[in-house]
Parts: sequence; structure tokens; C-alpha cells
Amino acid sequence: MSETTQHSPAREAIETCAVKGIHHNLIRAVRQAMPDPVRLYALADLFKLFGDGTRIGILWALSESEMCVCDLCALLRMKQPAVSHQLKNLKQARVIKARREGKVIYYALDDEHIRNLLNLGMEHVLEA
Amino acid sequence: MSETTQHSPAREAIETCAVKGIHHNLIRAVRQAMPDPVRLYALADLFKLFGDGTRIGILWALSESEMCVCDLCALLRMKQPAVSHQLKNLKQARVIKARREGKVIYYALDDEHIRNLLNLGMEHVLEA
DNA sequence: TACTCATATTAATATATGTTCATATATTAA
DNA sequence: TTAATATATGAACATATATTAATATGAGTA
Repeated sequence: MSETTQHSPAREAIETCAVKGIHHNLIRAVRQAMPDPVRLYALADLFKLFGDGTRIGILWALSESEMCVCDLCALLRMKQPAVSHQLKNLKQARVIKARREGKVIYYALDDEHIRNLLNLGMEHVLEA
Repeated sequence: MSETTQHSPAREAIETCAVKGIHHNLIRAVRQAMPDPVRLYALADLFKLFGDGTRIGILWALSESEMCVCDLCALLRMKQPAVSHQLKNLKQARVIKARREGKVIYYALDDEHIRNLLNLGMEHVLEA
């Protein structure tokens, strides 16, 4: 759904920055290769969810095993509403999924991507 | 590698949460499998850097090619101090690295982990 | 030396985010 | 239906984070 980019790229003045870009061809090429802003922001939002101590704890725990809310509370020594809030955030973004069994709701990672992201990130942390 | 489970699990009181954990053995096992808090927080901090529209733009741009600050400004249509500020954050965390050539400083992703994280995250975003 | 340009830093304000408390909903059992 | 339990939600507060403008630094060059 992107707008047409008919106007000559070479023409486009770059005035938005005090310092003007040096490598105009490079800038043009990279701009074309970039995902559209909507997707980039969606990606940032995904990572934002991983970027919090509470949620990363929840996610890592769930990467070991599915768990119910009160187990997570006990494991992470957190108040139940705090856990539920973050579970809601994670679920909205399809990072985790829920399964009800009577009164108890079990949460689990939504798919293997999530586990891979966690592991890949930890690799970087550990080798630093 | 689990500790002896001699003492009755039912005995251990979990009082940190209003709601008491149900699956005590699970909680104990997962707690042992969790990375220590310092590493978990380091991991959250890493992801936090990815979780911002400005920085993800910078990172994705750098995943296409190394670039100097003023190119990034032009590409992302941002003010130079804003770009420099985020570059500093990213560099401190060893997510990107800098290389000077005369007056110009070129930035690039620090290693392949970073590119992999970006791609893996985008996969998840795209399939949603 | 002094001058210029690319980049860095500081301090201020604005905005976003997480946590808590109180309360609401949903399910099961009696 | 009522009581009990597991989980969810809403609003208020505190804190963290991003953004901006003004200014500083520091490498190259005349």
C-alpha cells in the first residue's frame, strides 16, 4: 500500500537534518531496502516487550514450561496483578498464548520464534 | 541435577504472593533452570535497546550498510543530536561499533547476532 | 595558530511505562 | 443461589525514557 515514488530521487533535497547526508546514493539504496515504517514500529514494539525485567522473567520461565499465573507469582515473587498485567501485554502481541483448565489458566510461549529470540539474545549477553 | 526432594513439597510455604503457587515441584525446577538475575536483566537491557522506533531504524539501516552519522540523519530524517544520542546508547551496549575516517565516523553493527535478532524478530512480525 | 565541520554532551521538558491498590469477572463446588 | 478461588481490570502514582535546544568537543585544514 505504499505511495508511488515517481519523483526523481536525485532531486529530493535533504533539509531535515542540519548536517546534510554525504553519501546520497547509499542513502537512497538503504531507504529502498528498509521495511516500511509500520513494520519497523511493529518490530520495535515486539522488542519493547522483551525489554523489561519482569516480562523477560516471565518469558524465560515460560520457555522452560507452561505455567499458571499463581505459579509465576510464586516463582518470580511478584504480586498477582503485576503478573496479570504483563501477561496481558504479552498475549496481545501474540508472544504468549493462554489455555484454560477449570479455574486455572496456563500460559505458554506462542511459538518457537520467541524461544529462539531469547536464546539468541542471551548468546550475545554471555559472550560480552 | 536436581536437589534431593526429600522434604515434602506440600510443606514449603510460598508467602510472597497473595495467591500461593500450585505446582511446587515445577516452580522449584524452573527456578533452578533460570539464568541468574544479573544476566536476565542484561538480556532485558539488550532488548530494550531494540525496542524503540528510532533505534530500530538505525539498526536496520546499519544492517544494510555501515553509515556515517550525517547519512543516518538524512536517511531517517532526524536531527543530528538525536541520532548521536542513540548511537551512544547502542555503542555502550556493544550493539554497534564505530570507525573513524578523517572527520567522519562510520557506524556498523557489532556482530552477526544483531542482524540475526533483527531478522528473527521481523519474521515473527510478518507472520502475525 | 585559528577556523570549520562532524559529532558529542548537557540540561530541560515531555511522554511513556510499570507497579500498586481496590475491585471486577469467571469458574467450580456446595 | 452462595461461597471460594484464580485471574483480570482500572485509576493513580512513581519512575524511566525519549526529545529538544543550546552548547561543547575534537579532528582536520588553511
